Amino acid sequence: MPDVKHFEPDGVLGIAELLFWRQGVAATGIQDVVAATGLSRSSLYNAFGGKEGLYVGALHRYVEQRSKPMFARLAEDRRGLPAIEDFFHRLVSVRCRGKFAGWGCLVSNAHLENPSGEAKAVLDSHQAGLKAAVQAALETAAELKQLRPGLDLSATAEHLTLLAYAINLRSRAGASPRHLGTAVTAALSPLARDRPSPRKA
Amino acid sequence: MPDVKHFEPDGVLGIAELLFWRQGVAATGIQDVVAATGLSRSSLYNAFGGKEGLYVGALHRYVEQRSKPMFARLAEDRRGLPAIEDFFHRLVSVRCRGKFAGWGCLVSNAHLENPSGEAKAVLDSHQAGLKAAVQAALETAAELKQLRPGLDLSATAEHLTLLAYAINLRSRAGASPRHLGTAVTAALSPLARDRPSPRKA
DNA sequence: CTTATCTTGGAACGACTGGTCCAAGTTTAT
DNA sequence: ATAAACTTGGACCAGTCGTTCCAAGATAAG
Repeated sequence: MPDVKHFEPDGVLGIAELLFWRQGVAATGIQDVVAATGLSRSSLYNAFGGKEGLYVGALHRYVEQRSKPMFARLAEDRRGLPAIEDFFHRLVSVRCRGKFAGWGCLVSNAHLENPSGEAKAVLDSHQAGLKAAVQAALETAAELKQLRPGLDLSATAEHLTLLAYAINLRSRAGASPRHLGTAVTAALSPLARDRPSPRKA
Repeated sequence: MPDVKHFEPDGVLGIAELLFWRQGVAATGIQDVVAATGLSRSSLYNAFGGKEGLYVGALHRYVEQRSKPMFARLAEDRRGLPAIEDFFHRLVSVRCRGKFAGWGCLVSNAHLENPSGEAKAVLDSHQAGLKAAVQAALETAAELKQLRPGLDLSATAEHLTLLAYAINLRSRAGASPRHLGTAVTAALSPLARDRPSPRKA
């Protein structure tokens, strides 16, 4: 008997996601979402409960559709160190070039938005997911004898996870992909087994 | 002939700095500053021009009084790698313990506040100042033969600067000082010259 | 003390905030 | 066609935003 929703909730979340991502939550009003989606306030409040629900929904969507695929790709890439390098250079590229350049990462950005309990849980799970993926790749690299002996893989994964967050952060201030890329190289190359000599100046 | 100001501008900036730092700019209203300082709107607008002026003033104050002393201490510490370790562990401690625990860093936080041109300039100068200090300490470490040969000091300084920003960011989500500390160790220990064997598990 | 100049408190501004509400419209099952 | 269940548009709410303005107060030079 009931009427049925006249829109796709996920599509609306996708639009809200872009707004929150680019402008931040505090700077994005419900009115912005109304204008961008063409829906009315009623429909939004009926479907998502309010701004917080909209934000948490967008956050989940971001993690599921944008972060997790990257994590999975990294965790399943069996090449070891090159997989990690690829991950980071892809990350730098997304953050500094193309449509999303200078937007940072919605989850990293959330750290500054005085997140509620529910949102904070997403942050922690995002961090845990990234760390697990990095650690998996490091363990592959260790099996391939690419790493210096004696490395604490868990701590190193923590370290590289932080590096990713920093890239997200600094990209919002317009950091150049070149600088970020050299920093990534500086972070990764000391992890590798000693080679004859790094021909760099 | 003129009347004279009835308050210390720097003291007011100090109070505004704490508000912006803890709650973020967007979440802090002029009303909050009025309440915290006991001044009236007129005095604030007369002295600082508006919210943006207040924020930029607070940002400058933060850099001068909080960041730069840390940078100088690091740059002038002639111990090399231990100086860098000290800097990071002190940073983790400030971010995770005591009055400012969970506040992050006002400048790091600014990355998410859609900073104006003037504010953005402060961010870049902050980054440059930190990188210069880290690089100076690395050069000292190199002179003391503490570093692996072939290290790109500039790129490594860039890398460690990013690590500091990430610590600031994650501390706002309540990251534990233990995790951050082990990440710091994981970042620094591969930079050191090879020792017999790292007795760690 | 007068006077010119600046500061200060506090009221007021319009614009906008997130959120609520209800009548009207739409859909589905009977 | 009827009726129940739900969605939708749009007006509306009180509250807050950053900002402006002006009369009253404070100050220092003459």
